[in-house]
Amino acid sequence: MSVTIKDVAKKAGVSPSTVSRVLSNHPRISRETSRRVKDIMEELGYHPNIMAKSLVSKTTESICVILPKPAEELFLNLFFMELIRGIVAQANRAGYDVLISSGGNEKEEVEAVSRLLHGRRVDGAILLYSRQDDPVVNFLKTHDYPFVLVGRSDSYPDILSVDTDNVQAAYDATRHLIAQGHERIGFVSGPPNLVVSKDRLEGYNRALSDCGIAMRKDWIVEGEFLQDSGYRAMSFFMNLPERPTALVIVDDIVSFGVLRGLHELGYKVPEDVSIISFNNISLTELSTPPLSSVDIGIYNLGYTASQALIQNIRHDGSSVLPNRYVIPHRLMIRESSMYSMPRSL
Amino acid sequence: MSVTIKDVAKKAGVSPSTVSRVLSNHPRISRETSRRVKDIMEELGYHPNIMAKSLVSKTTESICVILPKPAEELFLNLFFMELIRGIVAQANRAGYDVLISSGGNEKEEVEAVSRLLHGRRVDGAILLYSRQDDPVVNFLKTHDYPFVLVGRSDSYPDILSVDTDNVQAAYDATRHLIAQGHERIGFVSGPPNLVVSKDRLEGYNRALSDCGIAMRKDWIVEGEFLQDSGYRAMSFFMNLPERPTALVIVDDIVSFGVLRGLHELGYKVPEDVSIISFNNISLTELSTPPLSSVDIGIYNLGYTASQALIQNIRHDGSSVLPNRYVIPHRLMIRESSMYSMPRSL
DNA sequence: GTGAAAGCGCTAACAT
DNA sequence: ATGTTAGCGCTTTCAC
Repeated sequence: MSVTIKDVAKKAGVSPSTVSRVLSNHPRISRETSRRVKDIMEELGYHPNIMAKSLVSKTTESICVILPKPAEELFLNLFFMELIRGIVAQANRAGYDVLISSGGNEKEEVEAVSRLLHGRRVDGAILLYSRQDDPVVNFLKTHDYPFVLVGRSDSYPDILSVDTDNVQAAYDATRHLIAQGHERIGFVSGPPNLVVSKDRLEGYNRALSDCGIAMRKDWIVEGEFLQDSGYRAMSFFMNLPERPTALVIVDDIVSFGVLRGLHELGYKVPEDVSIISFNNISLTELSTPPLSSVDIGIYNLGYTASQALIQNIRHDGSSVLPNRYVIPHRLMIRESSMYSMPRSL
Repeated sequence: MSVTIKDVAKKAGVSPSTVSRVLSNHPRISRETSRRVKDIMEELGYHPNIMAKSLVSKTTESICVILPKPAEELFLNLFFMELIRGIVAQANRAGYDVLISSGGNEKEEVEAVSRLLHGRRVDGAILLYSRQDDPVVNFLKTHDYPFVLVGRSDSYPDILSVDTDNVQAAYDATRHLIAQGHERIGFVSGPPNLVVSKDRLEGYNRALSDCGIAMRKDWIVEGEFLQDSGYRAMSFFMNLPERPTALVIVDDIVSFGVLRGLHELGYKVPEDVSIISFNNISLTELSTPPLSSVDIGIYNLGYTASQALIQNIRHDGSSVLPNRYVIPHRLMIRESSMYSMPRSL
């Protein structure tokens, strides 16, 4: 079979415990034996059995990330992949492995998480979404397993989470449009039950209010994270007797629909309508015209989530760790909002 | 600590081995004890320790997928996520966990794979790319670990792999354009060192040749998997004294660049130039006009890779398993190629 | 600074 | 049909 700690010990003329100590860089081991043992390891092609180690040490040095059920929405795929990259990069750096799991439905998800955590295959979990009353979260909380939420959930305000300040992000985006001279600004939102839609809408409202611009209900339309939503929103907006001259749009993909709708209706971006949206997926720079977007640092979100989780796993409880991380966002201004409204308005 | 097999055994008044047998549905266990033991498990909240099990059974029921170093190219993110979904879905169905790993460079990649396989943390690996002389492949081959390649590599013809028949796919795409009446068909290729570029170019050539259309070197341009490539290709093509009326494009993202270039130069798609590309990423239907594309079944590619790998891991060697899986592709004809050339040409 | 021994939680002969 | 026993490969007291 494969070479074990005993083989190395025998060949090196030391005891298995010594080899083990060399492995973990135990302080009280002589430079010389350490050197010799390491050479033998190399020579024999020894590799520690991770399972055996983890059986006794009761730690797996792995975390899992739970993918929500099939994300139909395209942007989610880009979003998740970017997130996963960040998670994996940081985890690997910290010596942790990342296990991906997904369930067809909530029940399966809980089963998977339960098997993984209870079965001591992973030390903690990262959740990539926030639902209202999530059985997975409940499970994790009940059993006091370390976990982190990417996103924000009103149901669980005290949970370890990393998130974007969506209120502020929307505020900034709206202020940008106002700074360009716009006063008639509409908002194309996502599903109203999603925290992210709510937050962004709030930021939009605050910006208007701070600038003394009245909010107009008919300039706010709800939809989904699909381009079709944006497309339909345009036939609605552009049929209004009073039309907005600028739009804040909840997501880049929706913007693509908006762009298409506007194009078909014969309006020019940014001259007739300026737009800015969120997430800054790589396609934004490729569209015609390139789309202004709020970069929310997705990779960073994942990286930080992983870091926070691992920190919590390793934490001995002697100090108190933060339980909310806010990843900074940044406006990426491109052509779609680079147009100053004529003063005459 | 947490409840073990012994606790269950004691409470149920049986031996640990009996409990173990219940766990694995051993045939020679009485209906009655099985029932009782299972109840006790439930009652005590018992969960098998996966590490302990895997230490003795010498099987981890996990596989790992190796992400190539940072994929700058956007489409790769979509591609990988879709692939991963397929892999995870099938693996979970088969009772396997999926571990994601990535390395900053080739050396790190080998180290990661080596740690995972030698350390007995996973039973096999999925590689998502094919390089010319890949140290990871060499490692895996040398040590005879089960692994599967998504893609094709000329350097390793005998390796377990799942792939698209890119020659045929390009052949079909080209024939489609020919069927629309085109005879002046150009090809926008990707990096010439990539197998996929080579294969698609070959399919294109074969289709032309089968239809008695002469291949024209100046209508073939190489680039990268970036929209910019497509964009630049257009200024080239459209300055030619004789211009193609249709284009086969190596990837959807490149097509977006082509679309943009054509638009800026004042050409209409599909009337002036018809185009079709590959991969059918979800954005193809959203572009203006919607893009014809060859769907290569990315999810299926992942699903099959996972299936093939697990089959190989479990395989006892008594029969011979296939070592190459070809995932069927399918033309998705949309507006960008829905234009029949006037007879008068 | 190093060794001996016990045991992590489980499975798998070998008994009976 | 079930119990007994012996490890899987490693870490970790406790000695010296």
